[in-house]
Amino acid sequence: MYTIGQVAELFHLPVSTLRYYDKQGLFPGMARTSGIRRFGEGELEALRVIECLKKSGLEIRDIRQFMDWCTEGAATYPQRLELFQRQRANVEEELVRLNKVLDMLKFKCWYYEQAMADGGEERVKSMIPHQLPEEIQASYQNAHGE
Amino acid sequence: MYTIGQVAELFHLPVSTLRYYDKQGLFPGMARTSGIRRFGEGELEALRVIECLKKSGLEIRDIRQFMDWCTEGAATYPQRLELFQRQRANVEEELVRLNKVLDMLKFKCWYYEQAMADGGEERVKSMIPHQLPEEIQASYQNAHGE
DNA sequence: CCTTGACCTGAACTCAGGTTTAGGTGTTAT
DNA sequence: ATAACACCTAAACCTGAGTTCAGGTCAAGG
Repeated sequence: MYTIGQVAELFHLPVSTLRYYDKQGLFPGMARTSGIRRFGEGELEALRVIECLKKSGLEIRDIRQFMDWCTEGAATYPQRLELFQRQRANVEEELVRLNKVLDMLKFKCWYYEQAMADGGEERVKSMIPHQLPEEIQASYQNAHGE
Repeated sequence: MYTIGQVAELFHLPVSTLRYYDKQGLFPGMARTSGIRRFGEGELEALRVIECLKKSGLEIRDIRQFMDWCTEGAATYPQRLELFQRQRANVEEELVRLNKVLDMLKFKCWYYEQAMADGGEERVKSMIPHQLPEEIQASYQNAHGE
C-alpha cells in the first residue's frame, strides 16, 4: 500500500492531480485509514488505465464512467470492451494523423536545411512539388495531398 | 483568393476559429479588401503549418513566433529549422508513447473478450503476466514495464 | 426599398483539466 | 513540547483555446 506522495513520485504526477482524480471519482472504493488515502495495486492499475484512456482522447467524466462499470461487475463487460475498441480505433487514426504531421515536419526540416545552405528559399521553393528528392517527396505528399 | 467562409469549408474549421487565429497574429500581413479578409496561397500553407505545429504540441503563441520569423526573412532560418527539429523529436516521442497506449488498449480488448467468453475475469487475470498468448504478452509488456 | 446573407469588431463567456490557497489534523525527529 | 512534514478539505483561481454575443457594414436579389 502506498501514500499519495509515494504514488505521486512513482507516476511523476503532482499530489494535487491525484486528489483531483479521486474527487472526480476515478478511484471508486479506495481505502483510507483515518482520512488518509491508501493506494493499493488496484489503484495503481487504475492509474495506468487512466493515463492510457486520457492519451487515447477520453475525458475525465468518461473515465469515471468506466471505473463505475468496473465496480458494477461482469454485467458491464460489453460496455467496457466496446469502450476499449472505440479508443483503440481512435488511437489508430491518431497515429495515422501524427505520421502525417511527422512527414510535414521532416519536409520542413529538409526545406530549411536547404534554405540555409543556399542562403535563400528560391531554389528549394522551385522544386515543390515535383522536383523534390524521392524521400522528401514522399513526406511532402503524405503531409499535403489526401 | 478565398473568403473566410470558403477557407472554413476547405479546412473544416469554424469561421470563428479562423478569426481567432488571425487575431492571435497567425496570418501576418494577410490581405484585406475594405475590411474583408482575403486568404491567398500563403495563408492556406500557413494554415497547414498551423495545424501541423498544433498537433506537434506547440501553443498558439509559439506558432505566432514562427509566423513572425517567417516575415523577418532569411536571418531567422536557424530558429525556424531548430523549431521544426524540436517538434519533430517531440512527435517521434509522442508516437512511441501512443504506441504504448495502443498496446494497452489491445491488451484490454483481448482481456474483456476473454472475460466475456468465460463469464468472469478469474481465468484471464490468472494468466497475467506470464501465461499470456505471445502477441498479447508483447502488448502487455510494452504497455506496462519500461 | 428592404431583407437576406456573409462579412466585420470587441468583449464576455465557456470548458476541461488542473493548481493554489487557507485553514486544519496527526505523527515523528530535536 | 514544539517544529517540521505529509496528509486532509473546500473553494477559489488559472490557462489555453476557442465560442458566443451584441451591434454594425455592405452587396445582391425580389
